[in-house]
Amino acid sequence: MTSSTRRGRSPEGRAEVRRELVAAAARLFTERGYDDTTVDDIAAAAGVGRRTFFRYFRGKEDALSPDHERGLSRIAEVFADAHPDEPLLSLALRAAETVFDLYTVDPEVARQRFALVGTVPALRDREAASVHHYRRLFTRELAARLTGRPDGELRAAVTAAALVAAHNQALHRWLADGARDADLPACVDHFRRVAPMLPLEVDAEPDLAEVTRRLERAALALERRSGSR
Amino acid sequence: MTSSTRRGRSPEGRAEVRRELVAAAARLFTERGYDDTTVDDIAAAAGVGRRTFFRYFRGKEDALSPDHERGLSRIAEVFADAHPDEPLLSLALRAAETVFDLYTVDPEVARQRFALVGTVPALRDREAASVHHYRRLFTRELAARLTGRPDGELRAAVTAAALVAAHNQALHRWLADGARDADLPACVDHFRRVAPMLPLEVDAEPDLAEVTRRLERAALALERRSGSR
DNA sequence: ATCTTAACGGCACTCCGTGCCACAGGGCAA
DNA sequence: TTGCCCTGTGGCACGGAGTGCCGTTAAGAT
Repeated sequence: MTSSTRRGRSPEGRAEVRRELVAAAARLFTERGYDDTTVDDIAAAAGVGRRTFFRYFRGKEDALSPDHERGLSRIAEVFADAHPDEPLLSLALRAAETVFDLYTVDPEVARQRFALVGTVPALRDREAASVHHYRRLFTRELAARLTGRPDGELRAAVTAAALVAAHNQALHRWLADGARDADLPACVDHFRRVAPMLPLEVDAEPDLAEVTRRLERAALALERRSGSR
Repeated sequence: MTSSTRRGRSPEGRAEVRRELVAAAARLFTERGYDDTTVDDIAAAAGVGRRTFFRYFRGKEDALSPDHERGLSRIAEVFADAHPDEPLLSLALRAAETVFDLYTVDPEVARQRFALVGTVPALRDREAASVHHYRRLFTRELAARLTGRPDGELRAAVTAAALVAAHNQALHRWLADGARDADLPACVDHFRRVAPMLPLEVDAEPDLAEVTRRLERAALALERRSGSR
């Protein structure tokens, strides 16, 4: 069942090799640690040559979270397939929630990755770059739908950043709490609380500042009232 | 003026060596490209040994933006030195604006770095990680000041993300426009437009949703009024 | 059975980053 | 001055990442 069996590719042989590499990488990373695991180790554990590893992944880091590209595609699909009349807030929330699926299909793997990413600096930076790509995609899609609106680009950037931040906060909380399937609804609910904080529905031109000042005064009054009780 | 002059350190010799390394790195990166410049090249251009380079920088990437740590310290200072009664919105804006100083003290260097970061994937990822650190710091400081408030952590995360996003958007726009000193005030003004989008002053307990609905109604009314003119 | 195709393994190479060590040169004390 | 300590330095060697190249080998087509 080693290399000789697999020489030359079989129809689904590539997918199998890939899975074995991912599994070997995850196992070795958690057992020995990321830095103490070489690419040779991973390849050997998967029963392939070192050179082959680099035909499946761009580098050592990619073996841990190989679904990044697919995640970006999924989000792009959500935006592309959306009905043009769907409110932007609804669309944005839906798009962000699709990312949960990618992270929660296999809670055990998610926990493993979470622990690893939290420990190893190199993986932490990679995660940051990955999140950055998601944020960029959201920003682009939102900006395209806010062209011409007042502060369209700024609101797109802010909304995208807020969405991604809220998503990650909810996800990290869920992961740190044990990544139970039963807690997933609460996790998504927590994420949805970001909705009122998004500068999306406030589309009226006149001036945001005036409305905000009014809001501040109201808040101040409410605070005084609640503070005196 | 080469190595023999500098053997053994002089009082400000270390700072001088560091400057020479940074200058050499920036020059070579822009002339030959990042990937075609080796650490040996940089060290040789600065008149030091390869080994010495790694005593001044953690790696090749650090030679381009060596001020990251200092930037984090500056922001931490702003938060630490702030008057406890300063409104959170004011504090957050002040903290974010201090980052501008770091990027705008030398517009020419900033432009150079901007072009490089936009081109080279490795530097792009590094930049993302760097931004991530800023965002984390903001999140932590804001969360500490929002403990106990409704959705405190979430609002801290969202506000931090929004601030950083708005800052970067304004900065990138300024850089892409030519990084003129004269345009700096406009750049900061653009950034400040993020203020009304921050879920910061809505501190009253009752419920965010109710206030938001009110805000929406007000906005709608304003929109109707301005749309009919 | 033969040909074509494509994935594989191995080799060699460059470069990054680090541990180790010998050395140079300034400061200090006798 | 002489000898010693201390610190920054350069050179060397090593391990590991990632890449180009090429011979090999098995699967599928004819």
